[in-house]
Amino acid sequence: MDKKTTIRDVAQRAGVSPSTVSRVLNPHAAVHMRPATRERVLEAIRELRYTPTKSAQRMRRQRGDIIGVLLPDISNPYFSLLARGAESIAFEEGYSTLICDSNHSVERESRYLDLLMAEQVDGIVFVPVGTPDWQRIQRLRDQGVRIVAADRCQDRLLGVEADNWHGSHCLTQHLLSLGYRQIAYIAGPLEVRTTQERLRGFQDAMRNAGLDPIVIRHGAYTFDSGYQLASEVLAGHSVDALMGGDDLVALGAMRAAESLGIDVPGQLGITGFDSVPLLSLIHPALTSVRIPVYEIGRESMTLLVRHIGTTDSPGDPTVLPVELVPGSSCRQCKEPSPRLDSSLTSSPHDRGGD
Amino acid sequence: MDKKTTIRDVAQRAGVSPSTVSRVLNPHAAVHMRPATRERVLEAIRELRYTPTKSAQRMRRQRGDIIGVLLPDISNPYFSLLARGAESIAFEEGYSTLICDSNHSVERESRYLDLLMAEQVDGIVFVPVGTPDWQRIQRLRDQGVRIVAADRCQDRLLGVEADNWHGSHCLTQHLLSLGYRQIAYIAGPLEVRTTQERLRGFQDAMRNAGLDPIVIRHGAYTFDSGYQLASEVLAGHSVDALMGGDDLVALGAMRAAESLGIDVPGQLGITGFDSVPLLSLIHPALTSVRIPVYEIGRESMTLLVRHIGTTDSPGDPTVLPVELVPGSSCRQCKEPSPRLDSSLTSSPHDRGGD
DNA sequence: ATGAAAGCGCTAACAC
DNA sequence: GTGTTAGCGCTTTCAT
Repeated sequence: MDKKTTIRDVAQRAGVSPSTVSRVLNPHAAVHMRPATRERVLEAIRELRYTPTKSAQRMRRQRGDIIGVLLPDISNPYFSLLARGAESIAFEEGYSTLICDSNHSVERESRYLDLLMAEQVDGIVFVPVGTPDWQRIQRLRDQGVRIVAADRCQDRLLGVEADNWHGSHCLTQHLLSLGYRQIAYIAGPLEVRTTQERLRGFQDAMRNAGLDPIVIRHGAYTFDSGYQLASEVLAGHSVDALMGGDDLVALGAMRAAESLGIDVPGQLGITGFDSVPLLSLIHPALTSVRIPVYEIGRESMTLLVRHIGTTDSPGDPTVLPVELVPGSSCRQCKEPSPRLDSSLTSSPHDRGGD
Repeated sequence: MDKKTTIRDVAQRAGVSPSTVSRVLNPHAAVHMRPATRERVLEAIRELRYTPTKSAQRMRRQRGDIIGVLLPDISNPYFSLLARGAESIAFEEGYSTLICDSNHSVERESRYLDLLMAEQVDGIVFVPVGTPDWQRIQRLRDQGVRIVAADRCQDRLLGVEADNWHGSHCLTQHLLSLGYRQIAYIAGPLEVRTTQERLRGFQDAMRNAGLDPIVIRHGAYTFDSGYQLASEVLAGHSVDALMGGDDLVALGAMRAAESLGIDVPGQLGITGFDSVPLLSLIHPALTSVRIPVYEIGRESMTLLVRHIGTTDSPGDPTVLPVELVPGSSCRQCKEPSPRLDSSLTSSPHDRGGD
């Protein structure tokens, strides 16, 4: 097992001092040096295949070149797309990313915040599970760690999110314009910010139309939860449309309707939320709201990187536009309502993924 | 911005020397100490909320507590499940994971190998894109970095993979037992090991049955590629079954058949491979082979952790069993063939996810 | 324009 | 049992 090549090896080989090598590596130190010297050093570096050791740099500089990405579940395509967006920017900017999976657990989330602290990250792109541990957040900040909330903004944090309220509002109006009236809503966990916003958008649109929801239920953002709750709702209430808190829930609802022999969209309209790429392959195509989640990742990281080394500030959330995606899980047009708001933002911040 | 709390602060507060604090933190150093002292130190740590700085430890110990996970695309649910499996073990074992996304690019992969080297990782769970950069791999090994190939084994590396050959063989036999005879295969990239294995399984089964494939085509593991190639194949050949290299490709094929007005499974049987959770929601349900990918992640990491600090050895790949998942994308039973191999392994290593 | 020297926070000999 | 000491590999004054 070889000995690690150090800056001294390079120095020796180039016939200079370690500090000179360091200066070649960190041009920001802006001193002028004889081109011949620099050249000799560069050559030695190449010959020895020298790579500076991150932990030593970090130790000396007190933090450097690493950013944490903390999210609830990397195996969820929604979050992994977000992570990928964030990572792409970080990589461009020369940062390493430490992706951490809190597994929807606030406790694990806190453990990871500690870990990120110990790793001396420069900043964190943070998708919180419910209400985060503010004490830890504060401690991180005191250490100068910048934090940007992604997808689920928090009052005291810089953040980037989608316009969930607007998306949900439009979606509801869309349903109404199609003639649906007896609408039930199967929401996600109440403590999650996006759940709240979507619910508000729905309720506001209903109120505007002078209607009341048939019923609102809460569950997890999973297929099973959607299936379960939809079955109950369909058994106990007379509804003509079911709105899911996200696409998975809506899909669960779709299968529930199917197994009850209810025709979609004939007897029942169904809507989702998120419009994750894979799900667009489902049949019948889900009426949903596309969230530019890859872009949320990129934008959060961009904001974070710009923010690092700058004075800390709370700042307003950046809100990214969403897009209504009509599908065949609702009837196509019927009984158009007079008060349709068609000011749907057609996002310039689109996908961008590859 | 607060000053970092160091081991000396703790020492001072507890009225002991830094080394004593260090000994409390690293019990493996196994010296006995007066319980009272240990208690005072622990209390000081608690009061000061002290966390040892990773980079300092790493520097001193020459590497520690960090493992890289390098894969082709974190936004692909297949790989993100693998990552999650790997991470879950690492977390249990007290390692941080550095998840890196090579974006299907060998060049980016090499860059990340360098980065992982600079980060002084203890080991790497590695899902290679095609043929890896052996020179870099060798350099990493020379530094004592252990590497385990996951999902796509490599000759000179320890590895964990699924029994792709067997899965593909069974799948083909399944098709044959259903009476399908004119079978075309739409494979993934030839340089990927799993592609090769699946192809071999298919070809061997066909040969055994005394049949020739109608045609074999290669493309990417994407929906679009599947759609494109399936359209071409269906236009130019008379086939009664289409096998996709993975589920996404099969899905593309399904949509291609649909848009050509071909009935599935009436006129055409379709099969996939992987059986990623989300896709099971598709309709008609894809006949596929379930790969325990979460388990591949866990197993690779387990192997890696056990391997760290041990002498390096090549070793045979660990092969995990797969499971045939019959679906409605093929006709149900017909013209049963006499030579069906029904020795399908029903995996004890199942999902395990939450 | 370059070198010498002093640590960053921690651990591991080696003393006592 | 516990303290003292000497660095790990790097950056950064401060000299020259």
